[in-house]
Amino acid sequence: MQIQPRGMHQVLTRRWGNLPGLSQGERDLLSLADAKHTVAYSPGALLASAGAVIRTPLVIVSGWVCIQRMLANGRRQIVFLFLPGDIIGLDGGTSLAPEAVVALTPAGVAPCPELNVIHDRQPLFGTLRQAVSVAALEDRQYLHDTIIRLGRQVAYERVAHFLIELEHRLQSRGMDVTYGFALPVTQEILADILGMSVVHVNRTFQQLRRDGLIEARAGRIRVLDRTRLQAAAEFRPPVVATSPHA
Amino acid sequence: MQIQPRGMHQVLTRRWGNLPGLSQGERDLLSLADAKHTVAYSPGALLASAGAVIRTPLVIVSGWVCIQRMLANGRRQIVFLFLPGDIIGLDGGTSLAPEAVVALTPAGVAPCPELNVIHDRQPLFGTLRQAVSVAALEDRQYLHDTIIRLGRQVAYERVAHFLIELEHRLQSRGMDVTYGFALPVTQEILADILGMSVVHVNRTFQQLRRDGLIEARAGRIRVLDRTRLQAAAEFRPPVVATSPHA
DNA sequence: CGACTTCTTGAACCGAGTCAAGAAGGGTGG
DNA sequence: CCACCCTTCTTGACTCGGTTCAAGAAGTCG
Repeated sequence: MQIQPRGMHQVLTRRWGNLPGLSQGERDLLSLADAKHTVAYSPGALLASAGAVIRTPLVIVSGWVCIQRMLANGRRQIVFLFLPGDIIGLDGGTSLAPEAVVALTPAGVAPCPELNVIHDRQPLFGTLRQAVSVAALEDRQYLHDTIIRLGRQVAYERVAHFLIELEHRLQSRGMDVTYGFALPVTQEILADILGMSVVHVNRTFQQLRRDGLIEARAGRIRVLDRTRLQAAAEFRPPVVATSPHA
Repeated sequence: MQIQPRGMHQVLTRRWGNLPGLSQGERDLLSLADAKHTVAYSPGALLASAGAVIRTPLVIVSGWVCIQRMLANGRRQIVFLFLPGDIIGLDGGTSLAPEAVVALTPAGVAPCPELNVIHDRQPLFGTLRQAVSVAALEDRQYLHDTIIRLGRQVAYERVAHFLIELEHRLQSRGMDVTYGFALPVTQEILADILGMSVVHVNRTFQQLRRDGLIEARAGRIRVLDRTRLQAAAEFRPPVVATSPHA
């Protein structure tokens, strides 16, 4: 773990900088958070061990981070995936029970106490607070999607669903995905996300490739036939309607 | 749907009435909420359709209610289960995207605007507010547990895990489970909770019975060998450590 | 250029799904 | 109170999606 004194990532500004109705103070807060020092983790590094409490929201600046749980026999399930621009511990003071937060790739993470919504004397309000609440709801929606995937979809649908969701999430963080996007993890990690064996992940990806739905090589994915991929996935992007009084 | 003018359920008082540090005002609020009129739903009834927004928290007074999602081919996955004493829409103004809220058994539900935590001018504070936040975190923890179950556990473990979790949840709502507890749903519903086929749910329950882990008859479950059941389940009760500044 | 990790492929196996049909409940009306 | 119907449960036989095991190929890094 090593601290890097740079503030060039801009993930929060890229995510929320263009929100309509953002005040100057809120814009400043985003810049402030984006300028925070970043802690670097290497793949496999523990950001928070099982049972730890996350008191300060952590902004993912780069890389993939996850919440994972180990079972007997060395089985592992990745419960939630954090991508650059995502925030760990939005709900403030969350205990993680038996789950650990682990870096899946080299990752940069910036602690941002300012983003704590549940905090008693709340520094967040207005448009930005609403955005953070929506982000938390979206995250919960992705948990639901994961349950659908694991509970009622077969391997082919599962992978399709995951890829579509991934593309959607990256895009909503301001990333250009028209020429594909990076999939910077091993098939073993994908297996632990998708609840399948490594071998079958491999075979399913090949099937999707042979069917002409995607192009996959060198850690990158490109969607070739979005219509059919979306049909196989039955993916519906999370629609978070905001409460009128929020 | 029919409104019943009775306030004898006391689910909230039973759940939180004994919280240490509860003020008289908070105790009054609980009684007030418990005295609310209850809306009765029959099995299969829709409490909120897919895409609807839940603006007012709904307290489950009796029966089982769930968040479910339908897929093509008539497949269904139950994403979350609400038991008596649980509250729907704690996060305030949640859109449900493609999921619907449905009654699984005859159910009584009471709308309680007072319990809205995220609401802008917050009526909730202090001990009770903290309790509601913890409840929301616990609910999220159950989502995580569901992901573990569906992603990395085989049928036998899945059923064991579900039963232990259920017993734990009922107990934490002040229900006496020493002589077993009710399982008021069909095996088809269990299948949609557990992500398996009806036939296999049936066979797995029988296996658990033959192994002497549980006793199951007439819609009731009794845990006979908690040690072995817990071992099979790898269940760990949600430990929600509260943030010190909350 | 090794040495290690990751990917790929084949073959055998098995957990769980599907299909089908009969048994057991549970409610309703005669 | 019984007969009937419909839902739910149970069981057997077959099928299949996915895992496991194993070994070779392709990357990747020092």
